[in-house]
Amino acid sequence: MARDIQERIKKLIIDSRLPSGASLPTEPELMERLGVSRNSVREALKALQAMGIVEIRHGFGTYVGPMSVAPMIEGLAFRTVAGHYRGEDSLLQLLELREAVETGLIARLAGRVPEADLAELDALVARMEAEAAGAEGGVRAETDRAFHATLYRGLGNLLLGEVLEAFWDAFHKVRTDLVDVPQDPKVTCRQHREILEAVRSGDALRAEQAIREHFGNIRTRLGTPVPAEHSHRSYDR
Amino acid sequence: MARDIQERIKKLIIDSRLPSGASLPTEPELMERLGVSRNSVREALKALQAMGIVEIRHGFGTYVGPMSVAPMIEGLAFRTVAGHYRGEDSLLQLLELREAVETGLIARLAGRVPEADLAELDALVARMEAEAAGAEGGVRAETDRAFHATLYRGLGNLLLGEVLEAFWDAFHKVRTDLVDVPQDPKVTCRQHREILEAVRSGDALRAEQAIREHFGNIRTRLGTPVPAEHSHRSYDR
DNA sequence: TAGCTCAGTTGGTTAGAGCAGCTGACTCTT
DNA sequence: AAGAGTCAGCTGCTCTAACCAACTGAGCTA
Repeated sequence: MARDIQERIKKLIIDSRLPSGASLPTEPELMERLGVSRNSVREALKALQAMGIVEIRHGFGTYVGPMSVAPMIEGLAFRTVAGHYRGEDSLLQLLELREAVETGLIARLAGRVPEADLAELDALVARMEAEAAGAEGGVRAETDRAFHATLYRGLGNLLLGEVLEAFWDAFHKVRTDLVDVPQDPKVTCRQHREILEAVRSGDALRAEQAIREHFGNIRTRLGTPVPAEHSHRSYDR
Repeated sequence: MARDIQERIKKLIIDSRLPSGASLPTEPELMERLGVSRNSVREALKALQAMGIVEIRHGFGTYVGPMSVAPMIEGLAFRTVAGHYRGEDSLLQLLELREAVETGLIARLAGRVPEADLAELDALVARMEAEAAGAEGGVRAETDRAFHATLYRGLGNLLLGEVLEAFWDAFHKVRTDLVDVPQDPKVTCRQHREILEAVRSGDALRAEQAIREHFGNIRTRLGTPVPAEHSHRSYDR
């Protein structure tokens, strides 16, 4: 029945063609419209909030959510953390997911990135190099995120870009929570520049190779150069 | 504060290394351990349930969820439905997401699918052909789903497979809800067999081409044969 | 006019009561 | 003794009612 309440609220949004940010009925109004108690309404809204479908602002009201794929980050991240602590190589799997998808996409991107984006990417790599040279401990995560986000913007599919960003966020969140990753700023910069130049040149194979090398580098830094089946043994000896 | 309760329950799962299916404390126990009311506990659990982190069984107990990516289907599907009714080409974007990812993955799959999976795929295509020849109205969705799931199993990354299945499910759910898609069973069969044979032969380019054609066919049936930028104009004239 | 205060609206939290589904042990029948 | 039916108990589910906390905006004050 709780499920039913969620469905009815979703139906309300769909049927009323409510856009993101539109205000939903207040809790008392929903109580009356749906014929259930405040408690049930709130539980349904909490679930919808967790799915990013509605947004709740204390003292202000309830609104239609931004319809982003951001909520799936939390689920993915939790799954990965839980798996990691149970001895699975879930972090590596998440990285492989990113690698597989980005490797597949980079080819169709080669030579098709708009000039404006290329300029922005140039600026981002320059910033990376500045950060790498600085004493702040290497390239900031935000810069790396921006590079990947800008790179795939050229695909012209908003959903695709969001999903890729979600994967990046989940990976980054888990990585910083779990493991202390040594960074080699110079290598990171060089690889990003190579990706950019490969894409600019329009050479799909070169771009693919550049992406693969980049991810290979991250994988090495994760400390799992060998398949998971063998990685534990070394600790037993 | 509600957010805090969720975090503490997640922390409990992580710290106790609870595996999927393990039972969580009962609601009264959580009330005491977290020092909050029953209602707050329940709202937190509802949110975690929506994210697939816990599973609640009436009259039985609360358990650690299956850690699958299934919950993101609902969010994706809702987003797509809402976008569709607001006149966006969200369904096409979802299809393109699948196409982009699968096109990228099929290349690395060529020639590397285990013999057992190939046999299973053969059987699935055979079933498709039987369904296409029958009077039941074409290929069953479940058969198509099984084909794609089995195909990418060979990648050896469970997470990746789950994500692809989630995309498939979301697309299928929305498509059946929104539009009446004409099906040409014979073409569908032929394209799946071509994908299979291409992968078996180890010819990466041929496999990629086969996948692209398959998705091109679906896109055509969706009634959006031209890029989104131009698709609206034709209606204005 | 600028700033403050306060009342009203909205969501957040608590409390207590009773309902509903499931399990497992107990009892009655065969 | 074996089986089926029953019931007590746990579990989560829903409701009611009251109060707390955050935000807005109108009205008051300086």
